[in-house]
Parts: sequence; structure tokens; C-alpha cells
Amino acid sequence: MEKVRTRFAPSPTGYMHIGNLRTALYAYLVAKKHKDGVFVLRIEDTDQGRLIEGATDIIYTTLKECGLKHDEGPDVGGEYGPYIQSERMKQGIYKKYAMEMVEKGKAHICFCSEEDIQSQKEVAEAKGESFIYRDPCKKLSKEEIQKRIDDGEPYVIRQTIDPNGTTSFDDEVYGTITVDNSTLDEMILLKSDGFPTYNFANVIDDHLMAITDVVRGNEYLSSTPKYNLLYEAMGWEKPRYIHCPPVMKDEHHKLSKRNGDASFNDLVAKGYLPEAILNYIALLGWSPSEEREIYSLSELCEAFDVKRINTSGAIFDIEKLKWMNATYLRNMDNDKYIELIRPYVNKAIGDSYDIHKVAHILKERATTLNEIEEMLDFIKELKEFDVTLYTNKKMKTTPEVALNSLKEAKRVLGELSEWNHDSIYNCLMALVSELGVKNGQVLFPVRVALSNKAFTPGGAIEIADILGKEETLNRIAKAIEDLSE
RNA sequence: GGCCCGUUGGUGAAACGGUUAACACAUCGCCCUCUCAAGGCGACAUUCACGGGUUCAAAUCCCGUACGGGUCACCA
Repeated sequence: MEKVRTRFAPSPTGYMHIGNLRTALYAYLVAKKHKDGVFVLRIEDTDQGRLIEGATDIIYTTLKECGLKHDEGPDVGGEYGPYIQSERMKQGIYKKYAMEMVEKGKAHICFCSEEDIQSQKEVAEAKGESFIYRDPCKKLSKEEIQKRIDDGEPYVIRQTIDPNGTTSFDDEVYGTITVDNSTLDEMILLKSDGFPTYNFANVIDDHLMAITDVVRGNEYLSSTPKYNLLYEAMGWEKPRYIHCPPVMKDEHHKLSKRNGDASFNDLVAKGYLPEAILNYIALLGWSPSEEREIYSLSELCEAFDVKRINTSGAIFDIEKLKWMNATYLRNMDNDKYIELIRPYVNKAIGDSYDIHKVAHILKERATTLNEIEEMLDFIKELKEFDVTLYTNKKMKTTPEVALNSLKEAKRVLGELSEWNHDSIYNCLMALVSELGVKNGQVLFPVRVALSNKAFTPGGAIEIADILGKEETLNRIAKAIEDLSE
């Protein structure tokens, strides 16, 4: 069987958004499902006006962070280079093929101005008619064309389509799609600045780079017949098409970088793990055949199947991503987890506390890395006293009960010589049975006294252990004082 | 407007003519429990946009309607 080659072909115009990244992921998976599959990165910078400085670097770093390693690309080379379209243009690749198309009668030189066509279109639309541009330049004689070119008149090269007949193609996801050639408009292949359009460059490069499977968003579904006409004109073999449904922000809108929604970088900045993000978006528009949701990238390669890609758009649900991120965090190897949270912990409380103990109370609870700072804030500095916190119906505690428990706790803890989780536990549980009350009657007030928060990661014993004996006793004393007033 | 595509619970979705319409997130209960989480258990679509048809049998096949999205750029 032929070697599968896919490509991710972004245009460097800004951040990488989630829909884009998912397309990259699917392209990667299609290739890497096969042991010798090749994933290519090609930069489509044919729109010189929209280029954004540094955008290419964002593409490199995003792919790298996600583990979507490309086998060929501008930065890693490969035998089908160059991999940047502006560089390919300098080699005259597109012009050459465009002229070949003209010679074959499948394209023609066009001198029409953009404004002219636009105004004709507006007139047609005002009349409620559908607009298919009928290019008068098709009738120009060779001599006249040559003369106008020699005169320096700007021109484009436009695809020539015979309006008779139909064109159809098989999409791996959407099935067979057939359209009437009369509905196809003759797209520009080469712009007046000499750059190819996406439409043209894409076809040329996919062929030249021996791409076997074209993975892209379904917004290209309706132009694919035109691309196939190009392949046919050149006598090239067509690739398999894998069009993906869109990733939506809500029922009506695609996810977009505008409005600041969900770009990969944003999510990482908000404390989401690249692995979790990737795993989650794999499930937006695709579902595995088994009942499972957590997949590493290599497991995805194995499980992925183009036939199970959906045809309808999927709404991006941050709640589910949160859940997935939390489960990645929880399932993480302890040492790795500690290294991951260390900067966040240090930022919140410095590095003077035992990070293993802190990690322990955090691991089951934090859903994103960014929550850590707020979760730990009480450790560094005791929050403001609030008497209402001591009243808890379920624990059957009141400020009075709490005051008594805290006095007793202060006494027994003060006598503790060894200060660790077990000793604190034994000490307080002994007090509980001595007083003949439920655990919560003692432990709940102590936890509140140590934090002045309604909710904390970890319980009284764990917090006391982290804070150390002196600080624990000081906080309890402070609480007794506050409660006494 | 023409053409193309889509439509299963709040969300992601399974099902490939015959199931009580999976599963996961969210939500809501209960249990566990020193709070919150985590974990355990349970509830949550008499129904698959709607209307016809085919069939002994339809969420699944066909046709139509509605609604939604895409496309019709010298943007990709």
C-alpha cells in the first residue's frame, strides 16, 4: 500500500485556535495511524497582506507543545521542500503550472478589475439573481492578450470551467458529493501580484508533496469540485478527502479567535494541560469505537478511524475540558505533578512549605493549574475572621462549641512533641473520644480556625501539618481570642 | 438568492432495520466524610427537528418541509 502522507497547511496570521489545532491533530492521526505515515507542515503565506510577525513561531511551538511532531516542514526540512509557499513562489512553481493550465485551455488570462466584478455582483444580488461571473476575457485573442500584458496591464490567471456536466468526488466523511459544473465559478489561480491563491497553491503543493490524504475543515467542501477539475486538467491523481465538521462556540457560531475565545495559548495560560486539551478536542467531532475517553496521543493514533468522524458541528464545552484536565492532573505521576505545580505553589506561598504535603491536598482537587494560587491563599496569610464560618448544621457546630473545642485542641496540641500527620491525627482523635463528641465537632472548628475559609483543600490535620506547630497554635489562639469577643 | 452540508437529552455522543435509545460531562438526590473535592450509588430523551412513504418492524431507508451551518474574495 502507498505510504500515507498528510499535511497541516496553516496560514501564519495569528494564534492557533482550537478548530485549527483539531484539524492538525486529525491530519497527524490519519498519518500516524500507519507506522510509516508522514505528517508534513506547510506554511501557506500567499496572502502577504495578512501576515503576522511571529505567527509561524506560534505554529511551531503549539505543534511542539502538543507533541504533533511533523516529519517534514520548513524548520526540519524534507525532500519535498521548500515548505513555505512564498519561497516556492520565488522558484516560479505556481506560475509555471498556471501557464501550463492556460496552454491546456483549462485557465485563461483575465484583465477584469476586482471592482468591476464586485459591482456586477452587487447589481445581480440587488435583483435577487445568483451571480456566476462570465469572464469576457475568455474571448480575447492571443494577440490582444499579449499586447495588454506588454503594456503592463495587470492581470490574473483564472480557471476556465466548462459549464456543462457535473463533477463529483468521494469524501471519506461526507460521502459522495456531486455538483453541477454550471454552479462552479471560475476562481483565480494566480493573483496580479504573482502569488497563487490558496485554491491553486494548495492543489499544486499537495500534488508536488505527494499528499495522499487531504484533511481540512468542511468549509472547503463546496470548492473541492473545482480543485478536482484542476487535478484532472493536469492529469494528476486526486487525494482522498477528509473534511471535518466545525468546532462551534455555540449553536450558531464557529469558534473563532475574535471575542477571545479558546485559542490553544489561552487555554494553556488558563492552566490547562496540552495533553488534556488535545485529548478533549479529539473527541469533538470524532468518537472512539470503545467506551473510553482518556487517550494519550499515541493511543489516539491507534484508535483513530476516519470513518468515525462526525458530519455535524460540535460545540466546545469548557466544562468537559475542565473535567478532563482534572482527571489528567489526578492521574499524573506524583513527581511529575510536583514539578508541574511547583511554580504555582511558589507563587502562592513561597517555597518554605513541604511541597509533597501541599501537592497531596491539591492533587484530588485542582481542576486547572491557575486555581492553585487561590486555593492556597490562606496558608501564607490567615484570612479575616468570620464568626459565621463556625456555624455548620451538618457538623453540629456553633461558635460556642467551636470555642470549647479549640481551647481543648490548643491544650493537647501544645503538648505534642512530635509534629507530623500521624501524631496530629492521633492527638486530635484522642481528644475527640475524650470529649465524647463526633469528629466534626473538633476537626471542623480547627480547620476553620486555621484557614478562616469555608472551603479548603485538605482538612484540619493536613493543614496543621503543613503550617507547622507554632503557626497552628498561633492561629488557634487567635481564633479563641476572636470567638471570645 | 443559487449550490453544498447538517439536525439523537443542556453539551460531547453511541446505535449502522428489531436494544428498556449506550456511555461521558453538566445538573439533581443519597452514601462516604473534619470543609471542599475525589470516590460509590441513583435520577435525568415514552423519544431521535417536523410531515409523509417503504417495511411485519424505522432514530436508522426514501421523499418533502422547517431550521441551522458553509460557500458563491486577487482570504485561507
